[in-house]
Amino acid sequence: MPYTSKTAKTELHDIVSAGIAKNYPGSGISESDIYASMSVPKAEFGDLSSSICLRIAKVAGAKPQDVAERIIGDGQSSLGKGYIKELKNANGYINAFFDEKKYARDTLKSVMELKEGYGLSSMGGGKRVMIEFPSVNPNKAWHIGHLLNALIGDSISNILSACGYSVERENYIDDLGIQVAESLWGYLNLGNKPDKKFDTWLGEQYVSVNRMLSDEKVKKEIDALMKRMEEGGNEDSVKARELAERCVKANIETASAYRICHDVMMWESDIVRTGMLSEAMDMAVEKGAAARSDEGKYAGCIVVDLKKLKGIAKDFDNPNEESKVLIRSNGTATYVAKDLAFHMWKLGLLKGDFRYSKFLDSQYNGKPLYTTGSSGEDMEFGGAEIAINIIGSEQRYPQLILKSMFSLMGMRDLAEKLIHVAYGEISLKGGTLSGRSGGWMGSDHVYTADTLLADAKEKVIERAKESKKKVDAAEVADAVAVGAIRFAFLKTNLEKKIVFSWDEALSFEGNSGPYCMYTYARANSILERANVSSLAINEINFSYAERRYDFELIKAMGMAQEVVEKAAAEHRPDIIADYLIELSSGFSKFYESTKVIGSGEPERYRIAIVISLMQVLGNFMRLLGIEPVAKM
RNA sequence: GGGCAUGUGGCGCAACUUGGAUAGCGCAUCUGGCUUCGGACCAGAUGGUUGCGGGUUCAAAUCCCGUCAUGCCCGCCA
Repeated sequence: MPYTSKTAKTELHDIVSAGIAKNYPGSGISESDIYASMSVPKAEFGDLSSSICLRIAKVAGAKPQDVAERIIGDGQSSLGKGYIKELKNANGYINAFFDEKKYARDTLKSVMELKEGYGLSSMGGGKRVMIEFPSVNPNKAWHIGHLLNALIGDSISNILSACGYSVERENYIDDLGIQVAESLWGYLNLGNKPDKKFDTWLGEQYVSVNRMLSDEKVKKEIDALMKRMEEGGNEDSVKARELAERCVKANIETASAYRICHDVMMWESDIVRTGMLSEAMDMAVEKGAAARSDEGKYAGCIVVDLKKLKGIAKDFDNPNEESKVLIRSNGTATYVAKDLAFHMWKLGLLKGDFRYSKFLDSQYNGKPLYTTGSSGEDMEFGGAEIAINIIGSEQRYPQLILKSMFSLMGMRDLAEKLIHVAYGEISLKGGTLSGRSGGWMGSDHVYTADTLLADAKEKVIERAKESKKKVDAAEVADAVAVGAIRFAFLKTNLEKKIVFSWDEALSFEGNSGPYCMYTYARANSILERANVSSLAINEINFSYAERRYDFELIKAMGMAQEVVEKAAAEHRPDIIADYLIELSSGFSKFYESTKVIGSGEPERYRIAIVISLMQVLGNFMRLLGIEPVAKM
């Protein structure tokens, strides 16, 4: 991993920079060039390295070795003040070696003092971020694709919070969609009674109805239902909302089981009621981003002229269509229009007269969950500086249009603040997860988030029987199962499409959640045996720091802030997952090679490492929603 | 037709944004390690023309051009 402590980087930068200024003025090397040249090499090469001399050699017409020699020579006087105690020239690379005792002391001190705050960053500066996920149609149980979305959103929320952003987690509930209309029709006409978890049952009704859509009469009835739902204020619209709310309640049970939290749910039916849509359309027309079409194919519609988007993205260079419809000729709004209005509200352009009330008093994170509704109080949601949407990459084009609309309205700055975090959709081996076909209900297995968790728990309990320590399997099954699944879903780059494998998601070995949790539990055992839970810094003799596994582990702990900042900047939970493995495997090596209890004089120093490791590992596990347990 | 993404040992992935030392990790396979802080572990071995072809560079998995394969998107659906 190319991370290390920031102060050490600054230190090396200053030395190198001074050396260049003195010996190679005019070489055109900038500050960022120097930082970019740094990397963390293999341990044998040192703790931090710069390849900048290879570049300077070129412009200066000198040998890299000679360049490095001069810079290192001049740098000697700066050594010993900070972390860097020695510089070595290796074929033109400048390799810095830290004073391991000083570095160990500062890092462990920092961890033990800051505790839960260790690794946090203030880069967000309190900026308000509204992040939307998973926005599942409220008529079915979450399948593993929805779960993936929600886990990404929840984890990115945690990461952004850890970086000083003020995060608002929002779930959009499309209770006016065709899917709810179909489920409602089934509920009213099929005569089945709920006999299982409500969302699961409702999803089954939906699939049944879908198979009946070839019947024109059914289709007509559903269309009529949908229209009444949108109009509101009638028996069907009330029924639809009731149904959707029951489903959402069941969905939230799933979310809670996975420790996924939200701050607020925005219902489409409430959005429609606020009159935001017409306000948004008026603004779009006024700002010249959309216009009423009087003739031709789109007569009577409000459309966006796609030609105007030329240059904003390659997608628009040769568009298939000339226009994108916002308002249909019959006066109804398309998805893009609704989305535009909603995002204008998110970014503070529209007033949006929402009423909020509590849906849940307390979630896993201790905070309440609010919902919009016809009654309730005024609250300060929305008006965010940054709006992030967790949406599958198949929706890239509509998301791009949405973003581009802000540019068209002359608000390029807002366009920049609308971020689509795209992820590759998950698929099953030889199968689809398509909602319409009910693909999540495979013939041999039901691929819902609920069944996955149930299977995982079973496996954990089975595995816990073999555990060397006596553990109450039922007690930890929950945490370990969630940890296994969350890690498996979050460990890879979002862009990669995942072909879901049950076995892999439930993997307990190697690069897995349980491996991290196991590491934590082992560390905890040492403290229990030593009967220590905290140490005062002045009780620790850091002269026992060695250049071995102890120092490698301490260096890993020192990376924390850089890691979380990168994960936040790039919206990538997988960076945290990688880091957890780095910490865990670092500790395992230390653990196998180094005796802690009964090691005599170094014991307290080593215990300090164990305490710190647990702290850092725990802090970062929680970013991914993995709860460390003392025993497993 | 156009756009976007992906392609790295048998399998799953990392490193690519910011070019830099021997391409890193896990699974699988083979060898070794529990009377000693938890074997959900550790140590070691086998396995790679980084899809292919050009180019730029002292240096390319990384940048540029071309090409192939796979997936997704391009509606008065949501």
